[in-house]
Amino acid sequence: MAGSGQELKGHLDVLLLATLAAGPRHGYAVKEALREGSGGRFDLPTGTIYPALHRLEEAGLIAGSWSAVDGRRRRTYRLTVAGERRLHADRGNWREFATAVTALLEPGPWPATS
Amino acid sequence: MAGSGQELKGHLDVLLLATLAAGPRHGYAVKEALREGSGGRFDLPTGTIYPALHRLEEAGLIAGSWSAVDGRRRRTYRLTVAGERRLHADRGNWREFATAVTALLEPGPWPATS
DNA sequence: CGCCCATAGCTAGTTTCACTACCTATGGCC
DNA sequence: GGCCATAGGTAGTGAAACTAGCTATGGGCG
Repeated sequence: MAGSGQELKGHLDVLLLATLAAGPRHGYAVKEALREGSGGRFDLPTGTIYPALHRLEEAGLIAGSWSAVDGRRRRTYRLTVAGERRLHADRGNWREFATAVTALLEPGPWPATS
Repeated sequence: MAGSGQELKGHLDVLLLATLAAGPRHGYAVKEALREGSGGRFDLPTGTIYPALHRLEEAGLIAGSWSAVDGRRRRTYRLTVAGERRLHADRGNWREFATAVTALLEPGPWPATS
């Protein structure tokens, strides 16, 4: 569902980095991996994927290089060392975040109402 | 830590609704409940909390009413029926989302690299 | 008394970021 | 030729959380 909407906000970068952790991919392959790996839940438009990859590249977390396959230009990205560090940190951060939100969503843990 | 940053993006509303599920609270109490309930992880500025509550009220998910305590004006919010429905739906959605992200972050699940 | 802090509410303006909606191009299929 | 899948891209929009301020009360402290 395209409705995956903006809930990804702030968490897209980790997912992209994680996609590349298994080995270099070109942008379109990243998009497909994300879609298949999530059972169709994260079927993001290219207008989301490409700008995000550009951001990550500019931040030095991934590195892209052009290649040509059958007259098709491809930009293949790989994780940099900084990207690996970031991925590691972000994984931990996600676990903390998810644990906190999940705990808060369970009915009852709130301090007294008044 | 203020570093809770923008990772909340898109998930703040559920947390606010969940805070009110335990009973009516005024805005500042919501902020405090969120902070304490998360072990300090979600210590959000009032400039985040109040506009969010206004949004939720405008959306009909919560209802606010003024009262005065010791010359202090307080706006107390409670969940509406629509708000309860939304909270229920959003809880399910969060679980799905969190499961998907967590699965993707584990090394290995990706389809073949090439 | 003057000052700051905690409580309680609010707003204006900025920034970030995913989105919609487009565009270019190749190769295969009908 | 027309269309789809693959592969890359940009411009502009909009939502939402942020920064940085504001008003106000009451209590504690020097």
